[in-house]
Amino acid sequence: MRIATWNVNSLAVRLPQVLDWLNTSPVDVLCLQELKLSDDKFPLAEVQAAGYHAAFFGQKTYNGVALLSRSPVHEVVHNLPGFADDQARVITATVDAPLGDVRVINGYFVNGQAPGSDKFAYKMAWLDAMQAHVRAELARSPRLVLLGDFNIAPEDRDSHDPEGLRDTIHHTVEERQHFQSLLAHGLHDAFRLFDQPEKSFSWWDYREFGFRRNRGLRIDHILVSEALRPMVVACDVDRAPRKNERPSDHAPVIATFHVPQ
DNA sequence: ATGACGGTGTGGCACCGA
Repeated sequence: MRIATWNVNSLAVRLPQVLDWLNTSPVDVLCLQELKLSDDKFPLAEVQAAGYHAAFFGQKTYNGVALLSRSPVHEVVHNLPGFADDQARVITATVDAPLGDVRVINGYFVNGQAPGSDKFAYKMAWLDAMQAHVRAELARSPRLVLLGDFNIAPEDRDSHDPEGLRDTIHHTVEERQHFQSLLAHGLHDAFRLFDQPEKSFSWWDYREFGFRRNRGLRIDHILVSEALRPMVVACDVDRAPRKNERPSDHAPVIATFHVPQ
């Protein structure tokens, strides 16, 4: 079984690439971020024709998340309970996975712009609410995956320039402490369960040939709960879609689970 | 260097992302 996350930076623009990718990489669950479209514009017919169920939570222009699944999706929750937010950033749902029900939290974490800004304060408050959400979900659903665009580079090795970018957005101590707090709930960074090449990233700046020069960040993550950890057999970034004409600035990240007999 | 690049909106550019 495979679960993937991909920030598509406009599903209206990227839908053909998403459908192509699902053809060549038929994952069981695909979580999308930055749809940038309202729910009435969600391409449900195309997604269903590709063989997927879908839960989606969008808005015009910004944000928006969706969960595509080969098997039915239920118990869908929008955004973070108790945290009033006019931005569509989280969708939580249960999927009937081949290895049993799995609770999936798909998040488009706040960018935060710059430390000290209003947007950074919003990022911190949002992260507090996400911590509470994860705690509550984990208490009810031990088999849990938290994935998406975290907008946090957890460690220096997750940045192309950790010295030059020290204490800038994605690299601050506060953001990294939040990432560690998520791990402290008993979640594991699936990517780091395995040996990985140095300078492995999931996002590259559109400008200045960022991808060609591998000037990127690893900010898209798949965290798995303790109960699921023994089943994870691989986690990789698929850089191929970043080579498309008119690509998203993010590449998909895929976690592969072994289903016990 | 507040710029590059790319997406969106109702625009002739500004705002936002990361």
